[in-house]
Amino acid sequence: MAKAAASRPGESHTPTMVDVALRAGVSTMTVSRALKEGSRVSKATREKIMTAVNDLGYVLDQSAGSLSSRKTGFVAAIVPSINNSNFADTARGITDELESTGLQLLLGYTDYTVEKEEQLIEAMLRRRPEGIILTGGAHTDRARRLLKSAGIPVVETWELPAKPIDQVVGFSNEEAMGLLVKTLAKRGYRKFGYIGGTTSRDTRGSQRREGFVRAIDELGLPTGRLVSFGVPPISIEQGGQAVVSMLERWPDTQAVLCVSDLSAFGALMECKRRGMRVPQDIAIAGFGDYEVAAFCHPGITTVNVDCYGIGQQAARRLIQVIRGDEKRHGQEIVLTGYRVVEREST
Amino acid sequence: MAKAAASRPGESHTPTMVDVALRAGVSTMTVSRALKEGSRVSKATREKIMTAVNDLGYVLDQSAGSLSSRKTGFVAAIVPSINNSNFADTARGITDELESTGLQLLLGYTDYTVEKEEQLIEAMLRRRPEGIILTGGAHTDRARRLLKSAGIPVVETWELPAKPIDQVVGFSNEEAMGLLVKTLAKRGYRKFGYIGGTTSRDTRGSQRREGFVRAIDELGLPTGRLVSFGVPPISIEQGGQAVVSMLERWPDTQAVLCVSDLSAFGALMECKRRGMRVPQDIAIAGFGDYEVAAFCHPGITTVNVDCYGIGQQAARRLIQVIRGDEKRHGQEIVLTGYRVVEREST
DNA sequence: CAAAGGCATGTTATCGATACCAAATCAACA
DNA sequence: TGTTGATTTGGTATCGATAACATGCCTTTG
Repeated sequence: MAKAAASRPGESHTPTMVDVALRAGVSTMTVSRALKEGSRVSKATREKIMTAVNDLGYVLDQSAGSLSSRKTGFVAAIVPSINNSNFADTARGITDELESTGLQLLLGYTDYTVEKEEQLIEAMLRRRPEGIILTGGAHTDRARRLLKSAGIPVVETWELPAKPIDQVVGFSNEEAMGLLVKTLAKRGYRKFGYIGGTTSRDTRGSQRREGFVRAIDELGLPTGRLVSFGVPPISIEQGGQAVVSMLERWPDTQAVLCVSDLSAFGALMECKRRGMRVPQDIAIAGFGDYEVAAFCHPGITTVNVDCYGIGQQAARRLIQVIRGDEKRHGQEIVLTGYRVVEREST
Repeated sequence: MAKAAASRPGESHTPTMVDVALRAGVSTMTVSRALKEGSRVSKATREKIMTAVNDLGYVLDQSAGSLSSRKTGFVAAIVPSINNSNFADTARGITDELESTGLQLLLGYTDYTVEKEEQLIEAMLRRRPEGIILTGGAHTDRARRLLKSAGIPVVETWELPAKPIDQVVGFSNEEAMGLLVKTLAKRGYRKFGYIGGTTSRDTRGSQRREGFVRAIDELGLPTGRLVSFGVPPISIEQGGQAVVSMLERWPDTQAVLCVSDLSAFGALMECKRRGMRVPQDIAIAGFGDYEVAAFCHPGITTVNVDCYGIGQQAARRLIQVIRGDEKRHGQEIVLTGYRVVEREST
């Protein structure tokens, strides 16, 4: 039977598949098939349908489609911040990897709090994503429960959680920072300082600090030079303020390691502003290998992390699990690489 | 009648509203009301329902809900790149503004091409967003047609399109760059050079260049010092290479204006690397007021744009139009401010 | 030439929620 | 105590598409 909408051609409304079907003289099922690639529809019919689609300006309604096919075509990803270029790179890696699959990304950011993460997870699960990518391994209990009962693959990234939920794509922030310390110690530096944020909101930041402390301990170097400044993620400006505070308390510090390149850059610029020579008077290193670290003068020694690759691999892993639906793959931990990049600042 | 799913309690499946209704001993309609704030359900009933919801770990299925309510709760936003901190700020402005309304953001990026924009627009329209925010005023014809027939409010941002589709929240890139030229000219600079990308993909970049050329003309200053380097958006590194090329061709250039702060930063660092004094030997200015411009040494003179505010206001405008559904507001153009920020690099 | 099989297309029954209207319950008051 | 009006709850149809199955046509082959 003709739908009311179709029988009132004068009325302007968003066309549905029924309108297309009527116009092309076929059934909605045939239209549905014609619009989904990989299904067999005769060339002539397909052309008729495409003409109708163009004439009407019809656009498929995926909300309706996913209700009956039980596949939404969504993948959710939650990052601490999209203003941080590291996570923006990860988001881009995810999107690029998803592009060819027809999956669409639902992106949200937590501002580094697990409470907001929980809210986001719930909001996104309402959209029935086919998989979800998280940053880090710290989540509220309720968030864990929601994820468990959602029955979809979960990938935690950017860390190696002690108690992973499902899949993991990341690296040890502790070890990475430790490697940086050791690399610089080998170069002769002995009095190391560390600059980071004030709270543990940023779990990756905390892990880096732990890695720093542990490495210093292991090497038997002077300990205790830790400056906490600002709520994570700390900014360029706060990096500058922190290094001032560091030099006031421990004027003989030889090398300052920062939780991120942004704070390292701030520290570097502040030192230059004060007429200090870097690295002769003080060496500075960061973490993350932001573009700015490579091209500022002097270039900043840092730890390069494959941000884009983390996103790519997380998405890839997710797709594998989604595709291989039945024989649900077991948990897997993908280690992504990191490497110390030595530049002129040390 | 009891659904099959509900009658097989042993089977693990994602619970639906029917499951909740059965467990709470009410109808699905009442469950639906209890989960939607602002509807009247007695306290006792609501508690029973909430208990059932928690016991089952039920999460509302919004795809199903939006099909019947004809409201998806989505807003789409398309930006050139999420790795660019200016657009990331805009995205954050949008998200923050949407948060209290319960609308969710569908974010996509075009990599600065209208073709990818067209694809994205179509992909997003399939999700039936209630409104859409675009960057710039350059779109393919098909994209314009799709947007028109979608019948949803559209906000174009970051520019003042000659032929707006609907709403606009932006500023004149041409005028903004012109203001920068005039400000520096007043300070005595006369030989200006301009650094930008090679193609017109980045329409805002093109407009800035035009603004530069026009201002130079109007002031009767030496013209022609234009260096195009790299595919937009040009990077820090390319800014450095471009300034080298500029100085080779026009060694007496006094002030170099760059399409963005990133290229300006690259130019600045390259000059310092070559032992030039900034601004004594050469002045450098950028556009966008990125964080790096404020805190590098010397600080970079630039044009501050209210990126976050653009996002906020675009979202706000969209919400107004969506809310005031019937009496569809007319087209409106919201001008966002910009201002020249003078720092030590000029 | 009839049977078998492949391909194109149609029919019907959902997917999970909400809109709309009807019914039931409750409180208040004459 | 019966009536009125407000509030809470339920029944049913429907949103727009697709899965699953059914049908019909055409080609192939013994």
